Amino acid sequence: MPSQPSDLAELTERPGRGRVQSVEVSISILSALARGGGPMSLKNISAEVGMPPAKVHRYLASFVDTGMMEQRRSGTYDLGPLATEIGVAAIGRSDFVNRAADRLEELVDETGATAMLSVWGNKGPTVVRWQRGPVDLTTTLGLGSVLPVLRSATGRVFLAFLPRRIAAAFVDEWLREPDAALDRNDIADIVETIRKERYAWVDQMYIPGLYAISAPVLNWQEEIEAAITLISRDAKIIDPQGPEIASLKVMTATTNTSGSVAPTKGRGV
Amino acid sequence: MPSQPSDLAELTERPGRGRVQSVEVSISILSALARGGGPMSLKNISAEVGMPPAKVHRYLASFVDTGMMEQRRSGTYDLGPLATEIGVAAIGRSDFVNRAADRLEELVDETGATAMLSVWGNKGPTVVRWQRGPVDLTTTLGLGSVLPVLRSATGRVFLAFLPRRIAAAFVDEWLREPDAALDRNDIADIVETIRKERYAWVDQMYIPGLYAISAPVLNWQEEIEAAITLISRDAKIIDPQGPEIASLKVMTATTNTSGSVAPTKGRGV
DNA sequence: GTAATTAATTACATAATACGTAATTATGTC
DNA sequence: GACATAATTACGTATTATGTAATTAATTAC
Repeated sequence: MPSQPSDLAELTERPGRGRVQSVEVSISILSALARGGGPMSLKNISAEVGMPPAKVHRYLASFVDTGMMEQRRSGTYDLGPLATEIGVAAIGRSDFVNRAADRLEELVDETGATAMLSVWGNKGPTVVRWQRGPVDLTTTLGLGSVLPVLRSATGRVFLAFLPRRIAAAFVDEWLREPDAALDRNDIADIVETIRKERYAWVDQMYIPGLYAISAPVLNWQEEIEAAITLISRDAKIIDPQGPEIASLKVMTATTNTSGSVAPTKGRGV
Repeated sequence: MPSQPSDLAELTERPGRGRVQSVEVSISILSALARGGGPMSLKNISAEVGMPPAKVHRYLASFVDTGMMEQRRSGTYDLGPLATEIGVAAIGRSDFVNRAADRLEELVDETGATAMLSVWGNKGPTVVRWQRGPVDLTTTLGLGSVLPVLRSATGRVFLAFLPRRIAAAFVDEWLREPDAALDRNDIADIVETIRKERYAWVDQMYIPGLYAISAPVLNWQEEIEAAITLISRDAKIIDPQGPEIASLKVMTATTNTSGSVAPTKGRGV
């Protein structure tokens, strides 16, 4: 196999120790076919990946055996049923909203407040799940509602944890309003506090008579994925020492979804 | 490598000539992870496929390098972004999905509702196509969402038309929940009605404020291949006499499947 | 805190397998 | 029916995947 140099010195240093070369080869072939956008001939694929047809053929034959690819009557190759199956599994797992939503019920049970889950839509924080508490809150809020970035607890959480570039645009817009109740320094303070405390609260600011606390669901890179918010008529939920804030923080901290990791040494990281 | 016997006679006869063994090994590992329904530990995977951990580890390391898998902080492995990419490509090439997807547009035009196409993944009905209607619904649903089996119209359609063995598992799980709103008889009634009427509907049950109707796409053997679902804020879509249900039923009844092609000898078949 | 246990990762020598080259077979064209 | 092109198979050699076992990291018990 003509590949890496074979000096004994370099042998131990060369990248890919403890790997399976054939896997990397096979994945590059598979990717080429996936990127191709349709059935491809052996010749095509082999040109695409820069490997001799005879080599590629052996891989393709194996892929066909496993169901990962299939061969058409014309002799061309395409992705097979197994690829679809794995794909469905993969996209199903990226659906963290469903997972987070399940936990909303627990929160409602624990606190008695109404809970909601929001993600960042293109107009701002958007409510995607709504879990009624025992005390009915008649509000105009509901699924699909877009919350204000500065005047709602949810919005402030996104403000604090979203990439600065995105957050800045909303702050600028706010500051342009004539009756802005906050200036740039106020906002910087608020953001800093939220980053430190890991939650935001709001006091009848957005909707009179309602109190809200909100905490971010962060991924392993400290990027915000969503926010979970508790709403109540009862001012006690904004008590920093209260059980509601504790429950909320525990929940969001344990709802992180993926958490992938770079190369490894030892177990995990 | 302890494997096939090495008699010269059998050597030419043994299966897998002209194949790449590592590919078949790697695919069985990948499949195990996909079937697993979530992140798995090395030990788990190795037990599942019946290979020593050290061997499996080398494959996993390669998969992680390629992006086909990722490793979490906990050290467990899961499907990665490349798996999603390839899977989405595969789904997009399925003739069946494409044919159905084309018709999704017609449905949206006819009814004004939002339409979606779901297939059965290993965790339940999984959304693979999403066709927005004129009225924008901001929901949590989207590509990859896994829908609840009992609380969504889509889920109920699968429940009614999936093989009993598979459906039963989901029903049992549901009944184990303490606050299950339905008992076994209710469910039996629902299933029977859906089988007879050939569609299911749901009334703000899964997502407050949203109404949904769903019908199965069956193949020639009366097995369910997919479900097409209409969603709207407007309650009129669940009217049994309404045009929406009629359109949906006509569409699913006329969306059929086809097949592919078997092993090869020589070029193509 | 430290020891004991379990899981993940790496090392190493050996034999099996993937490789390149080249022959062969199938398909399409005139 | 002959020619050209593409796909598939054959074969010997050297690389690489493998099993065994050591090592490192995390978890649990004490």
